[in-house]
Amino acid sequence: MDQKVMSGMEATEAFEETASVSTMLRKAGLRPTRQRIALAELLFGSGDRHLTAEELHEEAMREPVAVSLATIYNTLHQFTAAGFLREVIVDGSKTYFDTNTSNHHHFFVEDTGDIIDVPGTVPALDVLPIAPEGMEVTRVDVIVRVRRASH
Amino acid sequence: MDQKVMSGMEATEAFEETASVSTMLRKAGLRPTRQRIALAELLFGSGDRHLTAEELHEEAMREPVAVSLATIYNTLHQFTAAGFLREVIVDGSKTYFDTNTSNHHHFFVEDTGDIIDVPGTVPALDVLPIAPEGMEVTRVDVIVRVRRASH
DNA sequence: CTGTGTGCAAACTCTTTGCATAAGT
DNA sequence: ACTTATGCAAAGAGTTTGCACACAG
Repeated sequence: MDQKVMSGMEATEAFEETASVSTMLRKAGLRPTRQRIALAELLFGSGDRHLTAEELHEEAMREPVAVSLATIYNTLHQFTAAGFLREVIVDGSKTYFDTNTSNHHHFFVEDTGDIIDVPGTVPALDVLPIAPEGMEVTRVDVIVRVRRASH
Repeated sequence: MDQKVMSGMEATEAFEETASVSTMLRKAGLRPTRQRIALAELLFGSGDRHLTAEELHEEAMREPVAVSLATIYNTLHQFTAAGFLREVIVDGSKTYFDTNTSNHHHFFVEDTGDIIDVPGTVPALDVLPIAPEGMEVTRVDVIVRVRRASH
């Protein structure tokens, strides 16, 4: 986005996008600060995304409104608590955040570290065994690890 | 296990256990060192286990043959490469190793960090979608996150 | 103004690595 | 002897934290 004042249609669109993001943040009890608005636009501005904190940080640094890594982490966790994001654990080292919070599962490409949504709803959930006595299921994560076919 | 010399039946059992562990290690191309034998006995001496490096290290420190943390990590990875262990990723921070390498899935108790095997073979695998073009599935991990029932 | 949010740097956890010493065959 | 394994301490990656300053309402 341009740092200069925009005119006409563009300005209106940008205003409306920012306005809706602000509303979303307020509903979650989060002050719509410059940083949070910028991050929300990066995260939710285009389709489903799977990002690490570092990746989001790199994107944010290219924006007019720079955001520190500490704020990236704060924001990712606040957005997760607010239900805007879902944490995906596929790799022992880094944590991925998924902008698609609906019930779905993941391909994890081992060579590249990419995460891809498994399309459609997986019926596996219904088939799974009941939790141990006195326990309730909070979530089921299915990770399909894939690699480039060898032949 | 006692540090003193054992007699009769016990000594024979211990010898045989060590002997079979040594054989197992040799077959995997690993020299049966004191440390690897001690760790193998801790890991495989009693039923299915789910351990982190730290947990195994604590157990190993109580043994007559102490093992450094670096060796714990080396050994866990070598055992995994040899097919004696399977890595389980349920938590972003630490890595668990499972002595049950057969095709099964896991409950993860969020409150305590415990891992429990899901009994039986889960049919979810057959239902899962095909990998993206040019990709082949290496493994499917299913983690059923549970917590103490709230009511 | 008042309280929440942000940024920096330091701290922390888990894991890996380099290299000298020890142990297995 | 010859080679591989071990242990230590240092380094590394990712993430969290404490506190002064900045900003939103």
